[in-house]
Order: sequence, then structure tokens, then C-alpha cells
Amino acid sequence: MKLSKRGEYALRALIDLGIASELGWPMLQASELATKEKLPIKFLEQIFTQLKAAGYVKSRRGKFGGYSLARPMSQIKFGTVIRLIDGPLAPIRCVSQMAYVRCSCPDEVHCGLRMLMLDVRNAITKLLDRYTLADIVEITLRKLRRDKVTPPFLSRSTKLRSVLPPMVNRLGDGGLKFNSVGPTSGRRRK
Amino acid sequence: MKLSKRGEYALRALIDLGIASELGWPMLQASELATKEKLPIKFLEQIFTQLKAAGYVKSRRGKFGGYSLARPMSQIKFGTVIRLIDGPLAPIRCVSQMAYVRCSCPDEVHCGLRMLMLDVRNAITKLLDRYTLADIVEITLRKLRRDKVTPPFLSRSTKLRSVLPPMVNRLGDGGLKFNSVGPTSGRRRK
DNA sequence: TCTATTTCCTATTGATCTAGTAGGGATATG
DNA sequence: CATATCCCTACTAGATCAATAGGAAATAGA
Ligand code: FES
Ligand code: FES
Repeated sequence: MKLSKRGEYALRALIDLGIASELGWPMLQASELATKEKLPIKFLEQIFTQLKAAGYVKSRRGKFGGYSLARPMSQIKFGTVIRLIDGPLAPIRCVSQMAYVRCSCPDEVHCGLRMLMLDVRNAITKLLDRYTLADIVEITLRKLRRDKVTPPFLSRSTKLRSVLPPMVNRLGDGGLKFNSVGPTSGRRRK
Repeated sequence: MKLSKRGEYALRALIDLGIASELGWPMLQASELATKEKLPIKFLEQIFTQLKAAGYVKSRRGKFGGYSLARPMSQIKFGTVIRLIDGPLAPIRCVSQMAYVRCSCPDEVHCGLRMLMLDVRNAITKLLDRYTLADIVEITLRKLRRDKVTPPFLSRSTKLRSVLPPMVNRLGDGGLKFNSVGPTSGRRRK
């Protein structure tokens, strides 16, 4: 499951759309998003076309047009979007549920590689098929507020420019570990 | 993390080499493996060259030559092999530890997509960086014995042909769930 | 109506990757 | 010596990726 640029931009766009809408800006323009998030405009347009065809966003054109989410954020799962844009989530087709293809192994049942990859697939889908746009937007907003940062694509009329702290590659941080914001029922006690 | 054919064949070859060696056949020929496992011979040769260069297998040529594992199976981690052949495990480079590359996001720290993908990356590496060839070979052998099946590439002198049950796509089964064969210390009680 | 702004649509491109194929050279066995 | 095996380099057809290009259609305000 390698996320292509196309997929990355699509998800970033959706998340931004979600954040903006949550903050009272239900509609964003492609050019706006492209400049603030530093994506190639024309490419982004193509992606929006695809997202629209799949029913994730709707659009209005002409002056003051733009794109907005076409359905509730809690109904947009990441797994589904990624499958649409980048294809199956499974690392190998013989363990894909949505797009199974037999591989050349003479005996699938006793294939060690398949057992391992099945676990990998399950680990991936467990995350991507459970998290929705609503979850991610909520978590992101919380982080933004905690650090008192405004998202860059919301500086339209306001001159308040958000200072972006330089990124250091410390991977220990990050992740979704907010006191069990997880979408499932599993609510662990502190 | 999409496993290419090249990667698939490499891992299958290593697993087969492991199984064979565990059963007393320390050396397999490329042609042998190719026909029994239905892989293109010349392609497999290339892959073996790569595996040899990286120190996973050693070879002997001439008549009765072949390939064998170059080091203990417990020291061959799947993650490392896959990284060698297919590149980084992370779905997106900004969450890769081994091959970090900044992405165009204006603010990595508050990027919702990055948080999600970091979790995906961790889920993947948790499996692939912990399981070794020894683990998979052990599990596979156990399954083979349980079902009284001989691996197809071990029918050299013996005329005993292994009957291969046809595969039905039932993904509920499979996986590595043997009574906690896991490589980590976590040994859960039944 | 005219103009500016926006989305929408189709085509094209250069670069890279994939999954091999082809042909022969080096080396070991008997 | 013949034969079997690994080793090495080159090549390719096709797909995919990440855009870029150019303009048509719709919308809003003057
Ligand atoms: S069954 Fe798909 S890799 Fe073996
Ligand atoms: S930081 Fe890499 S996707 Fe946002």
C-alpha cells in the first residue's frame, strides 16, 4: 500500500475541506488550496474531478465557486478513498478481500508468505477502514488549537499569518495517540 | 507498501530455501525452484543475484550447484529484505524512518494525514521488522505437517506427489495465529 | 451584455518502474 | 571433454506517475 502523490493530495484536500467546513468555511477554491498547500493546481483539479465523480465532494463554478464536501465527514472512510485512487490496500493480491487475484503459488493454504501478508493487510485495513474524515479532522483541530496555530488556507481576509514551526524528523511524536480518540468502542482508561 | 512480483518471488524463494534446509536439503537449484513454484527462471536468477549480493544466500555453481541460505534464519527479517527489494515500507515518505523525505505539506506537525499514516507505518513495521524467516518457516512446517502435505519442491527423488487442495477464497482463515508463535516476548496464555 | 472568475474536459508528455526476455560467459562435475 | 549450473549485461514492451497545456462551459457582478 504505497500512497501515490495523487492519493496524498486527494486526502489532504479532503482533510482541509473538512477542517475548513468545521470552522465555518464550507467551500474552498482549488486555486486557493493549491497555493496554500503547495500543490500543482491543474493536477489538483483532476483529482477533484475524480473525487466528485465518486461522490465525496460537490462543486459550484463561476465566481465564488469552489468545492465542498458532499456528505457527512463521519461517512468518509480513508480506506475507501485510497482504494478508489490507489487501488487495493493489500500488499499482495492473494490476500486482498476487495480485489482478490490468485498468485502463482502452488499451494495458497500453506504459503508462509501469504500468512504473513494477510496479517499485514489486516493491520492496514484495521486502521484505514475504521478511521473516518471526522476522526482525523477532530484530532487535527484539537492539535491546532492546543498549539494556537491557524491552518494556512484560512488566511483569506485575515492578515493574521500563521507561523509554521520548522519540522525536525522526530518520528517518536505524531501518530493518533490522543486519549483514545479512536473510532472504535475500545476506550482504554488512562 | 506494495509488494512487487520481484519481492514476492524473493521472499518465496527464501522461505522455500528455509523449509528445504530445515528438512535436510540445504541447497536448491534455481531451475528446480522455478518449475515447482512456477516462476520465470531467468527472472528468478536475477533476484538470486540480488539476494546474494546482500548476503542472504550463497551459491555454488557447476553440476549439483544451487543456492542456500547464507546465514541463520533467525537473523533474516522480512522488513529488511523487502526494503532491499521494494524500497521503504512506509506508505508515504514523510513517515519513513529509514528513508525520510519531506513532503510539500506546509506544516508537518499538524498534518492529519501524516498522523494517520504514521500509525499505518508502525502497524506494518511492527509485523515485518519483528518476524524472521525462522518464524515463518516454523509456522509453515507445522501447518504442512498438520495437513500431511509435502512441499512441492521436495519431490526430487521421491515419487510421492503431493496433492494440492484447490484454493477457495476464504480470507477468514490463514494468518499467523498459531498459539502465540510470535517472535516477541509477549506470550499470551491460552 | 460584458468581463472576470471559476470549474470542467481532453489530450499530451517525459520520466520512471515493472516484469520480464535474450544471449552468452564462467565454473564445476564426472 | 560434455554437461549442468550459476553469473553477467543488455534490451524491451508496456504500464504508471506526476504533471502540463489549452481551452470550453458556467456563474456572478458591473
Ligand atoms: S499464496 Fe500468494 S504468495 Fe503464496
Ligand atoms: S506532512 Fe506528509 S502528508 Fe502532510
